[in-house]
Amino acid sequence: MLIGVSIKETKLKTAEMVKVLRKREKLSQEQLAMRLNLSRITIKNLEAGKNATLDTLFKVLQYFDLLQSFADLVDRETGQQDYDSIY
Amino acid sequence: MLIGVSIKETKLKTAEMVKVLRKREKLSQEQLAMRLNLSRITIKNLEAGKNATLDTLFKVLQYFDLLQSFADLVDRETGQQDYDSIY
DNA sequence: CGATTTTGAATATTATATTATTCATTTTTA
DNA sequence: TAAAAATGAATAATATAATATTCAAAATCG
Repeated sequence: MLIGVSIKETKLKTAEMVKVLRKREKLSQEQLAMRLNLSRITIKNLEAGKNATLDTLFKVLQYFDLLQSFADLVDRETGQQDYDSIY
Repeated sequence: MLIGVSIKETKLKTAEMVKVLRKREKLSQEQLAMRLNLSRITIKNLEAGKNATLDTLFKVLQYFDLLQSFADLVDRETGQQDYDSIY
């Protein structure tokens, strides 16, 4: 028997990912926020695992080249799969 | 040269996916909303490509057994990869 | 076809995500 | 180690996501 990840866990994982990817590119919360037209507080809350909007999540995914991966995951379910995506 | 998907496109893809998966299980918007402790309006807006919250998205992903896939995508970036996930 | 169910849409209200500002603490770096 | 930069956290204000209600149109079904 295998239990999947919870919503809270997923938010914390997402939070950790943002922090890791941001530090990997040596950006401060302020710098990342500016590039995404968000406030530093929004980035800080996202990295703290707080709830957020799809716009905020997708801006981050797009910046770190993960938006296409998410879109692929979505497409796989609807039968769109155009497969040859590089991202 | 390859341009990735846009944020608006991703929201529309997500919207379409929710509608497809919901109909696949022969659920009305109302029934799905009740199972996720959301209002029908929230489901309707999500299926219309409107902005939403992570909680709403994750509830839907969890219901359709896609939350673990998203978590895996996230883990891959942070170096957590415990790989053997079934979902 | 007629009846029922489902869906889209509008309004108004509530809950909360986003923001600006400020300050204390921590981390970085010179 | 001292100075500077970055972060966490609190408050208050604004924007907007979520909700309840209602109604018309569309889809589904007997």
